[in-house]
Amino acid sequence: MPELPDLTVYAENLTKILKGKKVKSVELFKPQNSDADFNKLKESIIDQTIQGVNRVGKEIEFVFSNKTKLQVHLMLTGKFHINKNIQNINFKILSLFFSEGETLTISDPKGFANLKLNPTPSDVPDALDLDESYLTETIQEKRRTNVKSFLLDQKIIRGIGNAYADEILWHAKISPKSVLGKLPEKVIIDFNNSIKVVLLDAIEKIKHSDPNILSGEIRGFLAVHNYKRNETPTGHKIIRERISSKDTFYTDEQILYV
Amino acid sequence: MPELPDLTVYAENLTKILKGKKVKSVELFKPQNSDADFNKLKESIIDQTIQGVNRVGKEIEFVFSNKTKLQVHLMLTGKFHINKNIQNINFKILSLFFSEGETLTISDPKGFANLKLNPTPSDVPDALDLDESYLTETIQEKRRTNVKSFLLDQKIIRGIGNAYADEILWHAKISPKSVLGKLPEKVIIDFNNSIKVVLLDAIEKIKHSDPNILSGEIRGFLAVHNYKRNETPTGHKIIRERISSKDTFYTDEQILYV
DNA sequence: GCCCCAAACAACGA
DNA sequence: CTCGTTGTTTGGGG
Repeated sequence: MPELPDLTVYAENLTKILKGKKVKSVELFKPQNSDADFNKLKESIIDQTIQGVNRVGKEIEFVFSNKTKLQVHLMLTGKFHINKNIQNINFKILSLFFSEGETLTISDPKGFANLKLNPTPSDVPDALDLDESYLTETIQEKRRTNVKSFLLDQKIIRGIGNAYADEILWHAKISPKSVLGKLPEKVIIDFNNSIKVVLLDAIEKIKHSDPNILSGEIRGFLAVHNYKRNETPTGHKIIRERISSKDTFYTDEQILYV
Repeated sequence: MPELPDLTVYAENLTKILKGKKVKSVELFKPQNSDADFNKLKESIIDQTIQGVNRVGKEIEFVFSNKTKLQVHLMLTGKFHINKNIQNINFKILSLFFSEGETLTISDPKGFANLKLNPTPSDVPDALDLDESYLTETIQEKRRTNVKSFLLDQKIIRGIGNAYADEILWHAKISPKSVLGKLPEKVIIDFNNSIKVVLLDAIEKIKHSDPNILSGEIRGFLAVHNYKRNETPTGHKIIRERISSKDTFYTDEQILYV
């Protein structure tokens, strides 16, 4: 499933396509997957124009001219479709039809993708807005936690999923089996840095590789969480193992702090 | 440590010794282990006579003529002493001195045994008062829970500890690794029956083996949770394993429902 | 592979 | 091997 870098590019591309477009009508195919009922949803967005589309954590947020926000979480298998005949889309969740002719549809074969209307803003920082003091503090609080679980915990940092957790840990040269409390201070500095470098770099690579991407993931460039590779770019054999209940890729370049 | 059957016999024996005796004075050696302070305690029981001594769950309850109830939980290593010179008792928690000459002392080398004065009555049924509908309902609610954890959960059933949990499961021919939700209805009937049969039978055996017991446990007759045995009375090899974080004894006679 | 929740598990103190 | 609390991990279900 898409993670933060893919989602960031989706949001930019959705903005390009939909900004300024006015919602003419709405179809909600799976009301159970929306926290607001159909009437409330229509009332909030019909005749409103899209001001922009953002990524927040792992969700895509549509902002309307009346400040309504609609957040979409694609979960494992959700997808956006633009200007596709909805007859040809299976497992539809929601469609928005715009006055200018565009159609946006969200679908999910597993049926878990969901919608939130005007959710209360989270106070958990996004992975791209972390500052080192927050990182140092929460590492101190969670000192007994496994470093990979920490990266994946959306209540601590929003946006990182399984693949990029591995990429970040590889970049920071920290073993995914490490325990937070044992990370030396200077390693935390690298760690903080790696989070940003890995994610921002991935965003650029995805844009370069597929400038108009709206669904699916680009993963070929990943250094370690990559089913196509046997070794990292630095020539170390990739080890694949279940760690913290997640399929994890790492190498012996990564130092184990326990 | 003593479990329900031992404690039941202790209570009977304490009743025999102390019923009708009047509290002349009190010494509270470890006030931290009492939820009521010394003055409150004295005020409640001095000059009162003991009406009876009961077992409730894993606690021994002294009932006084003014309806005051004093509950004692022996925890792992607590003990009752009757008419022993308190000079010779280490790790004392509480002593009651009776006008008729008797002395009751509670001690605990680990220091965890504790006293509750007039506790609010629990609405969790005692293991000896279970009815099948309660059992069926809670099994339904907890259908994903391990059967041994269930028996040991004092918030569900009061009084069963590690040893008798094994005995009950062996008697009911249920593997301790079973999951509640998978027990067939007729097995639940046996299960309910085994709880009573095993506990009541143990009470009789303990009385027979040591009619005046006031501390320590009689365990030699246990069929499966028994360090002295290699096989059960039915000739099946006893398997010893840690299950649900507890040292567990069972055999292949016991059916695994998962 | 997502998130949520319940249950299990570990560590600590009393 | 007691109980309670807290924090973390695991497994199932949506």
